[in-house]
Amino acid sequence: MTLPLPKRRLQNSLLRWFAINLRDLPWRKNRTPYRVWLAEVMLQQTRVDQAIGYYTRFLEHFPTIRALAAAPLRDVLKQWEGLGYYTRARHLHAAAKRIVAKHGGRFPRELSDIRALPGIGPYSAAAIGSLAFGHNAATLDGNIIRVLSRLTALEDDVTKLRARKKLQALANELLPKGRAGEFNEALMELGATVCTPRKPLCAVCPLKKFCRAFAEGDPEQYPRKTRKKKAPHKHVGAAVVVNKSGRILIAQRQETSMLGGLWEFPGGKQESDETIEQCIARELKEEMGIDIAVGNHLITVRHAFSHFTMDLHAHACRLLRGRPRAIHCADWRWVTLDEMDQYPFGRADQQIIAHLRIQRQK
DNA sequence: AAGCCGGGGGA
DNA sequence: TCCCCAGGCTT
Repeated sequence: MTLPLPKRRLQNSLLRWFAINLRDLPWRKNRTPYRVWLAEVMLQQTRVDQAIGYYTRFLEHFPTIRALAAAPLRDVLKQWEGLGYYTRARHLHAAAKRIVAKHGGRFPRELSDIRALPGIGPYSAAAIGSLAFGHNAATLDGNIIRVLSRLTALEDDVTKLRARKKLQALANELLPKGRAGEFNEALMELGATVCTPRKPLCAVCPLKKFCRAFAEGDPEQYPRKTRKKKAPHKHVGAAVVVNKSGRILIAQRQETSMLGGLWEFPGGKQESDETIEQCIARELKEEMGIDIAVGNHLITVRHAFSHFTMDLHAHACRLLRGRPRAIHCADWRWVTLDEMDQYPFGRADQQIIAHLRIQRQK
C-alpha cells in the first residue's frame, strides 16, 4: 500500500491540532512508566470515561509498582471490580511481581522486556514504549484502525490479519521519529473525538484534506468489517444459602475460568432437561459437595457479557447435608452481607447483593 | 487464524 | 437492539 500521502504535512496538521485539542486526562500528568502502564492496561477495550475513576482510585491504593506487587491479589481484584476483563488485573499483579523480582522494581525500558510482561501485547508495548520512554514505536488500536482505514479508503476487512499488517505498516511509515508518543496519542484522540464510528465530525478534522473516505463522501463506510453474530442467551441458577447464624455461602471462581478469582453465589448453567431449582441443587452438589433445599425465588438479574447474555436466577436455599468443599471452585466462605464488601464480585452478583441488602432493611 | 474474554454507553 | 471501545491470550 504505497500511498501518495504527504507525510510531513499530515504529521504537522495532526500535531498542531492535538496541541490545542487534547483532553485533560489523569494519565497525561506525571508520566511515570507505572502510570502509563496502568492507563494502557485499563484502557484495553475500555472507554476513557469509564477508566478515569478506576485509574485514580487504583493509584491511591497502589501508589507504586512495589506496593502493587506486595498487595494480595484479592485487593487488586477488588479495585478492578466492575471494570471487566479481570484477567487484566491478574496479569498486572503478576507483572508487578516480576518487575520487582527481575528488574529491581523499575519498569523495564527495552521494548522486548516490556512486551514480555504478562498482559502486554503489541499495542500496549508500543504505547508504553513511545509514551514513557520515547521509543519510535507505532500503536495500532481501534481508533487508529478507523482513522487510517478512512484516510486510505481501505477496502480490506479490518478484522483480518492482512488488513492489520497493512495498517501497521502505514502507522509505522507515518510516525514522526522523535515525536512518536505524541503522534500516537494524537491519532487516538482524533479517532475518539472527531473520526468517530458514526457521524464523524469531518468539518473540523485536521486530516480531511488528506482523507480518501472524506473525498468519496461517506466516511462511515470504513472501516470495512464483517458483522459479528449475536450472542446466545443462557439461564443460570445461583444459590443464596443461609446458615443458622445468618451467614451466606459464597464461592471463589477458579483462577483460569471466566471472571477467574472473583467471588460469586454458587450455581451454574441450567441444562435443557431440568428446572432452575434442580439446576441449583445439582450445581451445589457438583461444585461443593453439599445437599441443599432450594426455596423461594429472590431476584432474576439480566446481564450481558461480551459473548453471551444470561438471566441469573437467585433462590433462597438451606443447607441440608454436608460441609462445603472446594471441588469445582477455588475457595468458599460463610460471610455476612457486610463482609461481602471485602470480596470482589462480578456485576450480576453485585445486583443480588444489593437486593439482599434492600430486603434486610424491610 | 480464529475464538475467547466484561461491561458500559451511544445511536 | 446492535455496535464499539487506548487488546491480549490460547489453541
